[in-house]
Amino acid sequence: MPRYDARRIESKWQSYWDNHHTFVTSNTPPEGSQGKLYVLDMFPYPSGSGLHVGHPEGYTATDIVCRYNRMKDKHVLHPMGWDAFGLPAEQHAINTGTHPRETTYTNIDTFRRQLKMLGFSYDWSRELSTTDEDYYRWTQWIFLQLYDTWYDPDYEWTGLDGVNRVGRGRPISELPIPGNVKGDEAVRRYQDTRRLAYQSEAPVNWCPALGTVLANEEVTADGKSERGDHPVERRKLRQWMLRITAYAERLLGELEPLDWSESIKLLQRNWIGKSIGAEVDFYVGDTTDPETQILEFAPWKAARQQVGFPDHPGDFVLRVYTTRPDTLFGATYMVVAPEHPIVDHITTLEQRVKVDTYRDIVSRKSDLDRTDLAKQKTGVFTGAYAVNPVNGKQIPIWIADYVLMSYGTGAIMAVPAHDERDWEFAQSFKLPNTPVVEPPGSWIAENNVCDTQSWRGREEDALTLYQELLKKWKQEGARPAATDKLESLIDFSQKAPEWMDGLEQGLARRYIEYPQVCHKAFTGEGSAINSGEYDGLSTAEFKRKITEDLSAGGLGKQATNYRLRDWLFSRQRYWGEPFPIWHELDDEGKPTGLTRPVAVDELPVTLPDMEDFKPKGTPDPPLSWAPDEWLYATAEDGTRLMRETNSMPQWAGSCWYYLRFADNKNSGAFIDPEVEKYWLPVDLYIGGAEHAVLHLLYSRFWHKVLFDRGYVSTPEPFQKLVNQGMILGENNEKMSKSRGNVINPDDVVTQYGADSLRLYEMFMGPLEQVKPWSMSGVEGVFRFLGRVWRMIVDERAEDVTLSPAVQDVPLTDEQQRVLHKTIKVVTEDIEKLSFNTAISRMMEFTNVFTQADVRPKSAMESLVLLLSPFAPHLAEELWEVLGHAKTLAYEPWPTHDESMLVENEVEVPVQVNGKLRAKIMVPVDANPPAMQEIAEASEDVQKQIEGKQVVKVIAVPGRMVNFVVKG
RNA sequence: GGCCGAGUGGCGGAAUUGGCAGACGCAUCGGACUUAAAAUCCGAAGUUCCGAAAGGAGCGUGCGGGUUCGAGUCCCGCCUCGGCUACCA
Repeated sequence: MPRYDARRIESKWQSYWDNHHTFVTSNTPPEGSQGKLYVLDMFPYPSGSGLHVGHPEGYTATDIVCRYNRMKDKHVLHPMGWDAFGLPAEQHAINTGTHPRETTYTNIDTFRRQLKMLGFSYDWSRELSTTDEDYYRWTQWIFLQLYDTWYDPDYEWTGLDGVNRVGRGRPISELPIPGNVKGDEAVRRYQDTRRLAYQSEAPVNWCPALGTVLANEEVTADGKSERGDHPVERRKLRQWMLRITAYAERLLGELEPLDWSESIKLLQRNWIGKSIGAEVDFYVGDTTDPETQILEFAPWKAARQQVGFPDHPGDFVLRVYTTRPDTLFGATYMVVAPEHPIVDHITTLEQRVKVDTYRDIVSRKSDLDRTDLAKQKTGVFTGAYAVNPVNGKQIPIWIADYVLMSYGTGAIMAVPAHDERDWEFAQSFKLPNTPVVEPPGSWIAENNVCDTQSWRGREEDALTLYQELLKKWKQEGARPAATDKLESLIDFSQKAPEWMDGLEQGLARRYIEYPQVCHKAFTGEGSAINSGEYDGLSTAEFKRKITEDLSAGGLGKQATNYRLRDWLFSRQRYWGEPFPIWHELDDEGKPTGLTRPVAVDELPVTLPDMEDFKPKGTPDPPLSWAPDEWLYATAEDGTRLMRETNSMPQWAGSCWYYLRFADNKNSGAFIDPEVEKYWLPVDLYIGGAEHAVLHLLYSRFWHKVLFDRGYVSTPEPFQKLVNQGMILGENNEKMSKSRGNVINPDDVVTQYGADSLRLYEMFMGPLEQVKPWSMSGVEGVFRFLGRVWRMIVDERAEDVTLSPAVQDVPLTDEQQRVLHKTIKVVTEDIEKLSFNTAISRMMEFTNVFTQADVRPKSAMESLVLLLSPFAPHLAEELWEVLGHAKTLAYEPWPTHDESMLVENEVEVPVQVNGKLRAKIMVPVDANPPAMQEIAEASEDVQKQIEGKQVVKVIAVPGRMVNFVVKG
């Protein structure tokens, strides 16, 4: 009585694949290869809780693609490894004293066992862990490349991909040294300011509970640590940074041609956040006397005309960045970030205390407090004024923490009439408001700028005018809030037509004259008002013109900014890659600020053995209490050296693992150039959307640096990217221990087998969609697999043998059609990653063939092959039952014959006035008149059109017929 | 607040891209097999109304409009849910 016994079958074939090295892939293409295919999963962090049902979703999808393509003679690279550095293992060490290495390797064993249990066709000989010394040796090596590189934005060159580019990462030795930089040490310090890996004293997120600083992305929106939910505050610390901003333009532009979903590309674009605007200089001067200042302004402006726009504005000029230079005439005050250095120079005596107090409060605020939108905007007047370069008006300078030092120039001109934040601030502090862009009348109406009372006494035919306006606004797609208002005005003016004016013009005039009646800022585009000679220009024209004019006067220039910030690359942790960097010490043992790289042949810098990982409550990293023999050395030139004691963040290892998989045993290079050229780029990369921004951006950045330095041949690492959707619990909520809705893959496999788990995860719905788990759904696919089993295997026999119903007979026409349709659709669906519909198709096939008393063996073989990427264990077993001696992993994929699909007649619907009234059989190739004739001959149709006038007949061959009738 | 995605039976979902809405599966109900159950197999079913029945009529893809011979699919406006994001000038 051999029933479908998943457990027996699955362990049998898993050992078969292992023993026969079925999926071990060589770096040279096999004979008859149809080309390479690199299919990659986002490798997991091996957590202590083991595999989650979310993992096998993407992993099954890629496995199907791989198994399918092997059968199509593709040379497939499909590796797996571990992103194994990271906080949890270290936290565990702190709590239990178990070394992170031990925890990590135990967890990896669990993950490997679980993945093998699911029958994924990885080439396990390529397995790697980011924590392997042999791996992080090369992570350190790549870091040294970053350290050794500066970005030259003007360099024209041709990459290994044959494309011409402007801008390249070049060796630091090629950095031009300005003439005023003299002496060896000065040169080194100058170089240090240009490296892609550099040190900086930066305010960082210090988390006292974790005893570490965190990257912005590790802090939640409400200012808590992502791990552990502890409070986070700001502190200034020496940090390693990576100059990813140098690559912003490349990261943006080279995203375009990639085969990624538009929404992920958009996410990356928004993250990079490019904006084009202008930098403008406002004269401040060295005086607190407004009259003196205004006297100085004219000569300053004249001088600027001569010398042009300088690189640095100097201490007494305030440089702002704006994307709306067209609103320059509407600037009614200035705001600088509290940390802005100019504050020290300009603050007046009277304001000094207030300013200092404010700066002090702000400096202790966490990012949370600073960005809390619920709160009112805060700020303090500095007592100083700046002179608007376009009209010589003196406007007050404030400091406020809604302006960030880290973006643009750290200073803005505030235009409350046309910027929401400035509007709010101006409201709070009763600052003036000058509109300089005329909004459409409908916008003004919608925002309650006018009250009807004010139009009393103006005579005109308001009714007609309003009706015309209403029509116009509706055509323009004005919001109901505006049109409704107008409608009520029409209603009103019908009763009292005499006091209405031309509303649209009136509204605008009203807006110009009394901006304060408006209840919000107009941030759209329009035409210029209150802007002197520029009045009447459209926003776009104005921007162009004034940028030109400012530029000509040496008062401003076009500027581009990115939201993207440099990447904070150091952590105060033990369980991460050590930096391959020495700090030079002076005679007193203090760091001189000069660094030198660890020699490449001395890599890796391994982690010292340590027992004590507990943070000491200071920002000192655990490595700072490593043994002296690790920590210190003396260079050949006699200089005392101390190691960098920060470690790299978890992102480091995952930035380049896809490269190492191609050549994981190479001890002479991180990857062999020939191997790189063969396998890269990754053809399909599947993983969760949570990595849509950071991991992918960081990886792309490293890849581009390696590309610029000539180590890789493609500018992008991942050609096609797909994000699988999250799997929710049965209650439609996110799976979590606290909700008690976590599904453990081990349990599912024990009960139903790996094939059922795989099949179910693919059957649930579209790969990219969020979808809830359902245990009875698993039951359903399990039953399907049982049906397939019984379709082929004789259940009543003692041993596993072929069912007597399966015979070497030809297929009936109907069976041919079903078979070939199934082959066609399953093949297409796999190509589209539409696995749920592929499975439905195979179910339909099975429903048809199980009903046949005699089942053609050839059809059974085809189905087994089609099913094999989805349920490989069962398929292998059935393949054996069907009389084959070796694995089906490399059997040719079935092909369909289009001629087998054609039917002579098809049923098409007949509609009357678009409503389904009858169905008729027509020859497939019937033309419209023929179809109409057949339709008209049908009794049902005649009943419907009897006594009515047929106005028109639409017939779509093979599709439908529609009679349009009257009467 | 901004951006992205999604709303189709009791449930997960399908629908050749404008042409028979609800494939396939789950749950449900009925039947067969069985002493009985499990397993398995066969069958029914969007919904309302009319009819004893066969059958028929209407309504149906979040809501309201529009385009079209024809709309789940296209256009306009709105609502709800989910994800990401957070003052970027």
